[in-house]
Amino acid sequence: MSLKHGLLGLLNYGSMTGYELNKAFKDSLSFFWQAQTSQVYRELDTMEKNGWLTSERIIQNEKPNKRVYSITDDGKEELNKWLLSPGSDIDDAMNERSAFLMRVFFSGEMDDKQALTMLRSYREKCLEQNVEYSSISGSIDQYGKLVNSETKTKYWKITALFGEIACRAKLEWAEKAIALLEEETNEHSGY
Amino acid sequence: MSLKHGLLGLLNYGSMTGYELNKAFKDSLSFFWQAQTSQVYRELDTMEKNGWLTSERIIQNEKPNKRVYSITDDGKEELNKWLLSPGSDIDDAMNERSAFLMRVFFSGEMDDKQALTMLRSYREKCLEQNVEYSSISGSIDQYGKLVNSETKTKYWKITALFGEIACRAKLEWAEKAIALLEEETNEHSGY
DNA sequence: TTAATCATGTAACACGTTACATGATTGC
DNA sequence: GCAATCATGTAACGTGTTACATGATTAA
Repeated sequence: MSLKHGLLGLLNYGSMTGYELNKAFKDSLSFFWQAQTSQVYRELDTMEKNGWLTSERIIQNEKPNKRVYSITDDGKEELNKWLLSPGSDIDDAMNERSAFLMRVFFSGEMDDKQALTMLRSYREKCLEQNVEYSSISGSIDQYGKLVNSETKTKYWKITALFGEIACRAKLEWAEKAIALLEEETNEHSGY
Repeated sequence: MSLKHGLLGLLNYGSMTGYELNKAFKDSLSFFWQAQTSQVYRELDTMEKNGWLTSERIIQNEKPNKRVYSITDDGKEELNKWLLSPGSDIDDAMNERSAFLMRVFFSGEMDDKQALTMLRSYREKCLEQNVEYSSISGSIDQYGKLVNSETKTKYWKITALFGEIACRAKLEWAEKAIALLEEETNEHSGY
């Protein structure tokens, strides 16, 4: 249940509204964990019931009301407990879960052209994402100034590095897969 | 909903019992999609209700009864429809979801030694998995003889190649991350 | 005789997704 | 005046996980 711990981790940097939390999540953790807004609010609810955080409703005239969430001591304890028990999700980290690869696996049922088209648009996506990653290191430094901690940015950059390397690997695979299929289709169509 | 389509894809190779399907799934698709046995049976149930497959109960004296599942024409149609609409999960393929990276992200809250230990055991897992991948190509050929189709094995090998490349990338990242942390801890402890 | 493999599931719960609902403020 | 952003959620459904239950056969 890492969404809860991600939210705890962010609230540990400072109190926020659900809306701000959701934004912070998208700006930082969404590179390796995606969550719907509605899910964030629901999780906050159950976390409050667990006593991991408290919320204070702030009535605003002329503006929509908001609810500011703060981590409690119990929440901090839970966060630490989680951080100190890494065993379980190292195995987890070895598991892929990809509907896309499932498709590739069964692509022998359709013709190679179709598969090639699919792999080419996959490659395009990889290229786009590669570009995005090139600007991340800078924006981490910016965020780091706010939090004022090099220890934190160090780890943030390590996670970003993962994204970068994984992205390059995907691209490499796409190129090779496309090459393999092009080779065959050329032979068979007599180019 | 790719589990359903994965099961359809396997049943399209031939009729099987739930037990055999579950095994086939583990032997082939589990490299990029994991499913619990209980979930497989549940999905088979709803798929039968959808009319994508039929099942025949085979009463056996002296052995537990079994239930053989066969894909229907509606099921084949559904499988094709799915194969021909790749758009949706190319985006999906760009998304990681990793509790492990979430941990790394927040590792600035604990000390570097702890994080190093975690990354080192991650590296070990990568090395182990790397070894596994080296034997896959051979076992795909074996399976391929049963299905008697080079077109199929071609795509199976392409998915296996993904696993291999992704695994190497993970290893590369682990090495770099460890190097980054070792560098710092050495400086600070005065080696 | 004990563990592994064959063979099937149910129930409860946790987590994720989609669709929908409401209404104010700010910038173009 | 219209789109974007602020700000909060509910309801229904779909998918994934965990724990449990049952009982036979085969190989060490």
